[in-house]
Amino acid sequence: MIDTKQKILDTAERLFAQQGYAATSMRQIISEAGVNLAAIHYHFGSKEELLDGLVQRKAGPVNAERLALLEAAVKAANGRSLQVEEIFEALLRPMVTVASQNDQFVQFMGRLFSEGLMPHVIRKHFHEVMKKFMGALREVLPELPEQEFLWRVHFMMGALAHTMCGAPESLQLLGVSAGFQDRIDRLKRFLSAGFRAEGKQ
Amino acid sequence: MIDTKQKILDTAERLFAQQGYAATSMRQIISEAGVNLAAIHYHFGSKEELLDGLVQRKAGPVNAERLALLEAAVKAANGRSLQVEEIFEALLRPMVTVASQNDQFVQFMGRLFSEGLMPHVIRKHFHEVMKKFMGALREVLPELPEQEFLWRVHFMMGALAHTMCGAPESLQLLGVSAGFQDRIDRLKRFLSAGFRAEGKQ
DNA sequence: GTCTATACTGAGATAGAC
DNA sequence: GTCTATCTCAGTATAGAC
Repeated sequence: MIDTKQKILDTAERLFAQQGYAATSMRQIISEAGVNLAAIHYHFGSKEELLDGLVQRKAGPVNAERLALLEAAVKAANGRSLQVEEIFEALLRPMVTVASQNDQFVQFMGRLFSEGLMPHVIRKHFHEVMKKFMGALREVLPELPEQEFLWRVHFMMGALAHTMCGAPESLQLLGVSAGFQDRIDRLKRFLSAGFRAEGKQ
Repeated sequence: MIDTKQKILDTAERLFAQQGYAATSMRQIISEAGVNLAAIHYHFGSKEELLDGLVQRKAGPVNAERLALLEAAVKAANGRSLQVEEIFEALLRPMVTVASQNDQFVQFMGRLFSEGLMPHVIRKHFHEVMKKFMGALREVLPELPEQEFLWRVHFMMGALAHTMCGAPESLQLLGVSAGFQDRIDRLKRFLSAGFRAEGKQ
């Protein structure tokens, strides 16, 4: 059945989002999905490749929207140089779009980062879009020394990843309420100021 | 033997730094340390508590130096309000101090974050120092709305955690060479500008 | 091609002898 | 304090039914 594959994907997505990747065993997935253990290996090959399939399914649309927004902004600028805020807007806004459709999505993606699964799985799906946005940022900040620029991209990715992490790990900031839309706006202001700061060397 | 406990700690620290926490099995630790498997459970209770002991041993001195530097800066200011740069200096400089003594330290601490072990183990050892520094920052940025301030602290922690991550995961930024001292300076500039940005609401 | 049953290896944890 | 033996559960691999 093609239904089996779907049931596995849906159940895995829900459990990974709720409990995390490491804490979710394949036996729990197949139990709640009502399929056999070996079915996962037949359809995906391994637990990590199951995650990979999940990321592709969820991150694909987000990244597509990111690139579309960036391109639209470039077109709308009509030759004028973009503002860093406009670039971050294109990068961050799609997360709001998807978050409003699926509450668990943000938590799911955030967990992947916080669980350190970035190198093997995430990098692969975000490398392309990151390259594009780094190029756009670089164009707008030509006076920034190369090393300084690269490190700021690094800082940005850390802040971004940490921000996507859901509520569970953010309890310490007692009052951080507000919706996702709000969160994105605050991050945009923070990052824009950080990138605009004068660089050295 | 009290020697057993030390051998376990030293070996675990080395292996965790080199391979990560999850990828290092207790059997590998006891094998290279030349002790018995049950010895870890006798001395520490569990793998996670072994990590906890390690973090305490390594993070304790760093956090002590952080608080000392902050207090010294306040004293030197002599009633004058601190600059955000001075606060970040006190927060970040101790990492350089320790990194110059032990190359593996930074990688070790960074890995803990990137492996998602922050919530249960790290939080406990850094909560105190974070509270102090948040208070100092808040005093210097009184005009910032509370929610905006809290979120910026959140962003900062993400950037900080990601920055401490060693080279292995940072390959993508091909050229990010430079020493740890340099890295800290760049982060200081980035964060200071981010916190100084005008807040909304 | 799809799926089930079952076995294999290695992980962390624990009880009890010495 | 230390060690042996054992337990449970994880991810993985394979043989074979339909």
